[in-house]
Amino acid sequence: MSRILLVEDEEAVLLLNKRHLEKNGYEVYSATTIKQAEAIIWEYPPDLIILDVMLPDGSGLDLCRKIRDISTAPVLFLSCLSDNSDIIRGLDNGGDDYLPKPYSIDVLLARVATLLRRSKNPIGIIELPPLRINLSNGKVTLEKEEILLSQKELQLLAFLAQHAGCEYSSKELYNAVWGEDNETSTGTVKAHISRLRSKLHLNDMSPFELIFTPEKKYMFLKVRFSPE
Amino acid sequence: MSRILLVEDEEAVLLLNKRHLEKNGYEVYSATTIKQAEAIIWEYPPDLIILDVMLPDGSGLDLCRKIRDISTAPVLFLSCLSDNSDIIRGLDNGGDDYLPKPYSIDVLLARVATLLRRSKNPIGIIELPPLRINLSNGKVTLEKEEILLSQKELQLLAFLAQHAGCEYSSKELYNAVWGEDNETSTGTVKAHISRLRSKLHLNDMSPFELIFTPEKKYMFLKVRFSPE
DNA sequence: TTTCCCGGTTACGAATCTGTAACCGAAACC
DNA sequence: GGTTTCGGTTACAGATTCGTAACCGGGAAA
Repeated sequence: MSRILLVEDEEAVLLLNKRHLEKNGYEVYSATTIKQAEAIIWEYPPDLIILDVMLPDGSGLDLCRKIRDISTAPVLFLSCLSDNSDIIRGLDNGGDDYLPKPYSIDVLLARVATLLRRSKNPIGIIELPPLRINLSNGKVTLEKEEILLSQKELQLLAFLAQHAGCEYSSKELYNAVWGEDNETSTGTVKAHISRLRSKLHLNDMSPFELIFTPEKKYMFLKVRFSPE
Repeated sequence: MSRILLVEDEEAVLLLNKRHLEKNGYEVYSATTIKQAEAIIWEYPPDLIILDVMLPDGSGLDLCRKIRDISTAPVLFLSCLSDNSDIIRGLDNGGDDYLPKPYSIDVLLARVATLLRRSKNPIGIIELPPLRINLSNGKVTLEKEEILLSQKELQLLAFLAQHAGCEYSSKELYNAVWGEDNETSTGTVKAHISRLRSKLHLNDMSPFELIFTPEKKYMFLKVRFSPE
């Protein structure tokens, strides 16, 4: 269940939107001023914030910038201003979407769902089917088989998988994963690479490769069958 | 620098958009058919995909669903269809934004920047200022001090921080972090909780608390100064 | 007041992790 | 053809991790 904060000073619009959102299963909090909104954000951190641009005690743009300090929740602007410059200003101030009035309630619901789909996307999941890395609980599965990795192995794989298709030298990998320079680092990297390959069965019929290119760089990539 | 894939069959529109995007520093690849687009996605994984809804060899909606299997890059739809139902269909099929033609090139650029800002947002970062957890490299910092945590400690903290303000019994925590039931689990949990508190200096003047409530549940929360 | 319960802390040992170095073999170089 | 280089693999030992159990102490129950 997602928590949505509605900030809107027009009572009628507020109630209408609240009703529709609640009918779609969201938990809705509402505020009519910036002050109220801030209090609610502290008390009941929302997953999404719908913001009118013009509020009695200031601009929604200012509130949006403040929100960015304490929350990463997406912000959807509603506004009677539909000039291109207003839209751009809203997005540039940290907004994630901008819907000019009048808008269809169904479109609002669709855009809300889209923003939530993105941000709810469980934090720290790297999906490279059939490989799936869950950074939150450290679980890695390959084709439904759970792969037990150590901390360093997981970090190395996470980096490679996040940058699948990119090439890195031993030194670059060491820097990226260990976060420091070290002269004798190549031995460490190659040992870990070897362990990774082994645990991921990266030799036989695996859907992935972790190759060492002629340019002396490592690259993790998904094997593409039948390129044609 | 971000890589953008433009999929559009109208040559003139394609070139115009490509030029504007490149002028803004993006690396732009273009395709005029679904077939071409798929090849480019494999070869040069883009950070963002701009998709015309109508293409000569199929619907952009179909391509979008396919993209979701192999990429998490955000998709922005462009379309001459501006019916609400078309917008909703685009978003429901995995799109992240929908811009009906005719559109202002500046608005397109602003929406592109917004989508990239979100998706480039480093994966697996939990921010609870001044606590910051980077799940990708396992680094935890508190007020600029780096805290070295073991794998289990990190997973436990990640879970608690992601659900800050929520209460969990020992058993629930064990289930969430260890992922299994176990009768003798409470001892394990309390040892880890103790280690966490110690490493995070969670006793003195810390901005956080990891309390054990009268209802026999654990709760991690940010201490809020001067609620008024 | 005594007892019991339960979370917090600490210590310990088995298991695991991880950096290093030795060894191998293939490719490049001389 | 010999030598060098360098990644891949393996073994090893010191360091770390982590579940368990012992012990402590405060609050509830008797």
